[in-house]
Amino acid sequence: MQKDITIYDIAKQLQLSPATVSRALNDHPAINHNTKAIITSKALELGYRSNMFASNLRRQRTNTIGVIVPRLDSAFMSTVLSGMEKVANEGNYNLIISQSLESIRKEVANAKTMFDSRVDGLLVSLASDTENLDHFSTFFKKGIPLILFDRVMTQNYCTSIVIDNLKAGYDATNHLIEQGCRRIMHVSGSLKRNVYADRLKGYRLALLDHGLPGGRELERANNLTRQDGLDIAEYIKSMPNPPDGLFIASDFCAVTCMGALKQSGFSIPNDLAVVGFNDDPVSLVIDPGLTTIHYPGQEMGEIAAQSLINHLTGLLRLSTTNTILLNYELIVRGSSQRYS
Amino acid sequence: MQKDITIYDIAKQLQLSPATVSRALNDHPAINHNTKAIITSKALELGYRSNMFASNLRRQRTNTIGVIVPRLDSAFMSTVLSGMEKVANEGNYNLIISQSLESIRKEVANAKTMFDSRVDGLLVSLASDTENLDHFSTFFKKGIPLILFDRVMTQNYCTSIVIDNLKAGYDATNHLIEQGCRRIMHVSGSLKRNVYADRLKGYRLALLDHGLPGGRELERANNLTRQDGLDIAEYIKSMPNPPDGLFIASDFCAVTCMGALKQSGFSIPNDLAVVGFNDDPVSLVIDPGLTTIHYPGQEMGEIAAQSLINHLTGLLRLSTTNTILLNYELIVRGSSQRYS
DNA sequence: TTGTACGCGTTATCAG
DNA sequence: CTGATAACGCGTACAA
Repeated sequence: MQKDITIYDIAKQLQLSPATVSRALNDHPAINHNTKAIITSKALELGYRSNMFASNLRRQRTNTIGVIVPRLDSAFMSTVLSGMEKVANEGNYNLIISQSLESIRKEVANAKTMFDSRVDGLLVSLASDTENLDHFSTFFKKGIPLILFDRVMTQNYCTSIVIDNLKAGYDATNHLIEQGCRRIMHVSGSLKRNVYADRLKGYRLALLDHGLPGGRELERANNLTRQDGLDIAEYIKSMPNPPDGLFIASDFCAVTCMGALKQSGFSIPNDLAVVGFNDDPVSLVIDPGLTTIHYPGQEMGEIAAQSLINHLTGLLRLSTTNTILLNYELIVRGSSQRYS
Repeated sequence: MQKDITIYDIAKQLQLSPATVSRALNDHPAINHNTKAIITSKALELGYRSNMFASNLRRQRTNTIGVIVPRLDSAFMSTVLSGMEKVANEGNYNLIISQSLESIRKEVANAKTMFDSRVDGLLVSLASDTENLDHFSTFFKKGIPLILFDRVMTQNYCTSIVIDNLKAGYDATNHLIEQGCRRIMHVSGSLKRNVYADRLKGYRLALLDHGLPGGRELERANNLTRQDGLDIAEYIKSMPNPPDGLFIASDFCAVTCMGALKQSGFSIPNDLAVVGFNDDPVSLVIDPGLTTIHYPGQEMGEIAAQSLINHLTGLLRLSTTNTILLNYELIVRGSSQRYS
């Protein structure tokens, strides 16, 4: 546990001033090439590493980005995080990651921690019961940029990165209609969240456009867990007039529901055509493969992080009302393909 | 973008010295209850937040834990991280997370970043091609604790948290034998990693104990990806004398392999009984359900983080040669159950 | 129980 | 191009 090397040590050994050393190490233009070379080599020799705290304290910024996600243990989120980590790492930023566990209470606490950690910026995907962005007001006040991704809130303070969930919901439903479905059910999650609310809207709109029946009997909202998938299967089996199309806002839930229905003798896609959402790896595991909406988690993470970094470095000053819309793609697989 | 409140501001307003304020805020015993109350309430009123950098700079520690994992986008890893985040958060530590993407090169870079970020401790699961721990020697030298989890390396410098992969591999194989399999194939990952090498050893041992045939034809090592699962299915179909039992060291790979074999007319478990590893959610999606080894990711993360924190706070000084062994569980599902 | 004064390692300013 | 010096905000030895 020996002492750290500082710029003073280097300065002393080289008979230079600490200031010069500091500048050289930061590649300051106004430093002689020679001395710069001498200093960097000496630094290497002594195993010098810059003290981020001193530097942060002095510069009043941290090169750290805070991330708050609903859950870490989700296939989609982990691809998003993977993308963020990649970009952050390349941009010489650290990531502080925390999860709200779908609870506003924890989200508030996380926000506070992030604030106290003095992150340079924040990337957030909202918990399912978050109603407003008040807990981020401290950030807004201090001009710390906040970018929302995936589960966003249409508000005028911050940039959002999303897909067009309404259109995607429409497309998913429309696809079922094209496959001949006439009675289509939709299962969504917390309607406080844009992702689910919009998909539902898209679903309704598609039905409307084609003069198909909808209504409460055909709409369910739950937490999209495994158990919810099983429950939906039970519900469908109990319906006097069961649907011939099913659009579930999450693959994992869709897949378990499908499994249960298959076991009960439903033929998929003939009795019931199914479409999920997310292109979770499981959609390829089930037989037949699950038709789904693919949207690029990795890319969403990369773009979110990159936008934030660009903003921080002043490369690209995002208007605070900006929304970045990513493309999605309907991936048709066996669970919905009646005519090939 | 107004200026931050410091202890000086509080001190001035209260006609006290900054030292007293600092002590009060840190709950120092030698401070009058009254003044303490006055100070904390004033701090709250002014919206004071401690400056971690100044504090870290002063105290020479960061309350930050570094985590390096092979991949963020893995079901298992994300449960582990979830556990770590929970404990770290409760213990007032921040997590800096990065991924090696299974590459030693990136792992080395990550280690350096962590070192420069002056993390108080490190939690690491090794990349698939890591050969030694030399890139962590800087940590050892400075006495910064390093805990390895899941993919560990038996070395005398640091604590490891694992399950008994050999025994688990043995149990998995033994289960297949009990179900009447006589020709059992095993698919593993990088044999540089304990997790795969040990499972393979367990497999071999079980065969040996029961006088069953093994050998190169029945052992495959790959990256356990989706594609690898499909390849294995092809391989099995091409075998003149195909196996009647299959033990794959990762669920996701097992599940895709199973799917492909089913499509080719294999009856599971009758023609071929299958066992996976990890209890990934997908193991419940496939039909029949995949028999697997469950091991507690969340718990592993919690224990890793807690051990590190205990060590840091001096609550529990782990011997550096310690190994913590977690329990695992064989979960029997339809993919291997021939007799019920 | 409280105050004084210094140093943690950098970087920015100003001067040369 | 380089040097001296003053912060950044906090914690703590020492003094009172």
